[in-house]
Amino acid sequence: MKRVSLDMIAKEVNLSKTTVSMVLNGKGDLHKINPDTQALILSVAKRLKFRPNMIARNLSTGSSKTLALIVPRIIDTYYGLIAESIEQLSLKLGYQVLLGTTHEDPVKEKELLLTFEAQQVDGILIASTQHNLEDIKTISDAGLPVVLFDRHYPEADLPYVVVDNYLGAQKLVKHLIESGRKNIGYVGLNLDLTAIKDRQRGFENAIEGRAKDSNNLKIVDHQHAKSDCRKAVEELILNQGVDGIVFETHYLALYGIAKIREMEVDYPGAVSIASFGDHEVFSIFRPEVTALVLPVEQIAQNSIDMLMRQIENKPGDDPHLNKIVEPSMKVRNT
Amino acid sequence: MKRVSLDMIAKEVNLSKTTVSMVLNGKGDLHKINPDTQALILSVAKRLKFRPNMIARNLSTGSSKTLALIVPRIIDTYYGLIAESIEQLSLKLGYQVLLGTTHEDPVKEKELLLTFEAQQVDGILIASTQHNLEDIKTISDAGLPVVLFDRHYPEADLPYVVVDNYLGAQKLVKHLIESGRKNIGYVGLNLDLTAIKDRQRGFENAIEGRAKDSNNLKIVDHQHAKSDCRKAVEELILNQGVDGIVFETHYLALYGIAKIREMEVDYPGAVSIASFGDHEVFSIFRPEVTALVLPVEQIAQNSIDMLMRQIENKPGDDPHLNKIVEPSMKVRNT
DNA sequence: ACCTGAAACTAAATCGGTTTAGCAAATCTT
DNA sequence: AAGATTTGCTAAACCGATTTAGTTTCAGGT
Repeated sequence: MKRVSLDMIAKEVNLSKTTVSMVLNGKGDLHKINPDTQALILSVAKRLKFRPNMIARNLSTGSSKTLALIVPRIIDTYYGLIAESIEQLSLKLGYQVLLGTTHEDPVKEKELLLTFEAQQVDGILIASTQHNLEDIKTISDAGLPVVLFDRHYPEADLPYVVVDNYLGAQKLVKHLIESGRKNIGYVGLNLDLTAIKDRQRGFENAIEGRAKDSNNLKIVDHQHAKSDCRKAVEELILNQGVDGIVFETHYLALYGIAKIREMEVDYPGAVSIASFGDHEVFSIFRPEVTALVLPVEQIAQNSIDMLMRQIENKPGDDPHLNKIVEPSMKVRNT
Repeated sequence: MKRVSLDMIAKEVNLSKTTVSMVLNGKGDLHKINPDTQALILSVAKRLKFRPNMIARNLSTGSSKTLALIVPRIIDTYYGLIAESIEQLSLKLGYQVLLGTTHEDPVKEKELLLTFEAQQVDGILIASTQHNLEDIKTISDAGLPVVLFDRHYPEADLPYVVVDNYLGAQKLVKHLIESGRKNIGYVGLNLDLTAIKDRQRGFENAIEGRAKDSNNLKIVDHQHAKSDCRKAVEELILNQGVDGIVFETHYLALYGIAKIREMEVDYPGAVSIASFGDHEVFSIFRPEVTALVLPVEQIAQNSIDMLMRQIENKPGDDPHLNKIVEPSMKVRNT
């Protein structure tokens, strides 16, 4: 029942555990261990099914070969997709992934950060609530590599990978305008995030008179997103008389579409929509939903790259290689 | 830049690290450490922002306070939901969660198992590909707690939490029959999983003549689920003339619905459907999709409970507390 | 004055690896 | 044949905690 340790192998072959350790780490030749000895150790290790105790190795090397991934929620397919990409990429690089979800709660996020730090992760990838700059700064300053993705702290000097949300909003509005819409509405969230603010700014800036008035921009409470979004859609259509709506996230679009259908307005004839972020069902819905595709693979890849660069190259190394990825329109029928 | 260790605190207060360790672990009173001394240590620890090195602690205690969660894929909302539940529950119990996704690849699964074992996780929760009994058995026999969830190895003596899929299939068929369907089809996957087999058996057993012939049961390749599912639906409707279809998973239902709509048959009038597993959009689609709800919270809770019982009570302790949870119908409009 | 026992604390072993510094024997120089 | 290298290997420190088995000091009992 007891695990096989280096010592046991050493005893078995009558050599020191130093030798065994070196050989099993592939440094046998480097340390000029006799090939025969190496073969012997290797075979015994295999026979005894030796698996190094990573905890011990980690303590000794100071590296845990583990990354922490912190996201708002994992059932959000956007973060789910990023999580899956990151997990795959990490594994290829020999790193495990510890998962944490915040549900937009800064307190939970802080706890996660502290736990992961204590857990000696080698790096942290975080889509932050943007309410924990202090702690993230402290952790980063202490030398633990951090990469912010999807959401960043613009005022801080921390590496990040984000989407160009301002541009994204413009693309969405442009699409609706080009398809002939004259009075465009917007449903967004009351989250205090740069990404969100950028989307709203982008919308306001691109709208160029194609909105009745400022009431065309509806901000709903993220805690009651579903019911509030439905209300917002109703108001936009009934009171504001919009003929097009931009939804700030895929799930707002989902809620909105449900409401629009119930209202039995001519959709997408009288009211056309476009969503920030794609969703697997957007091409299954009839009509298919037009969306702005956020490049999840790119985000994952860039984040991992950025983190690895920090991990492998502790000293400064120009941390200002921030990445702003560009989203692209997937025009469908709405 | 250097982390604060027990030794540093010990030096600071001129005491041994034994004392410091005891106090910081709340065992000060137990070991009769002077209250004043305790207060002093606590305050210094706080001042220096001491965070114990978990790796060192883990090596010493032999426990990593980490659980491994292995699922086929995390973007599948079913597993996503379970993952989120498990993460929340674990955190409350003081455990971190290491995530691994297999994509139904037994080789990847085996790698994950070995890595997690080496990583000294305290327990493993796995929705297995059901092609790694050997390795899972070995790990479990070595004393590492394992709980199989969603998918189990019926022939093996390993604790599991699964859904009653046989019953589920019956409920789905019963619903369609009761709503007047006379010729019911089925679209399933070619996965060699008990859960899948049970669903198919359940369907065949409940159908009681309400199927034209055995061609009403279509099995599609899980690698090309989307295109094959569309073909299957087409055949069921055109060749078999079905008036009802049971889909073996929520995503098959999604693909199927898309195809049905394109075919412009009277839906759900002429062809009614029901899906194994719910999906957030099923209540957004018009018509709303009838589904069999799999109790994810229950699965998560039971799995964690079962794992904790093993972790806390190493000796035998009746491992035969397997749990089979019951799914429930969510009847909507299809 | 001597013994007992509790109070308050500590030295050292331990977990299982990695790594540095160095030793003994064999081989090569010249 | 003496000295210099190389080959092949090992002892012991180290990572930072936990934990066992004591030790010292002092008060109380007789």
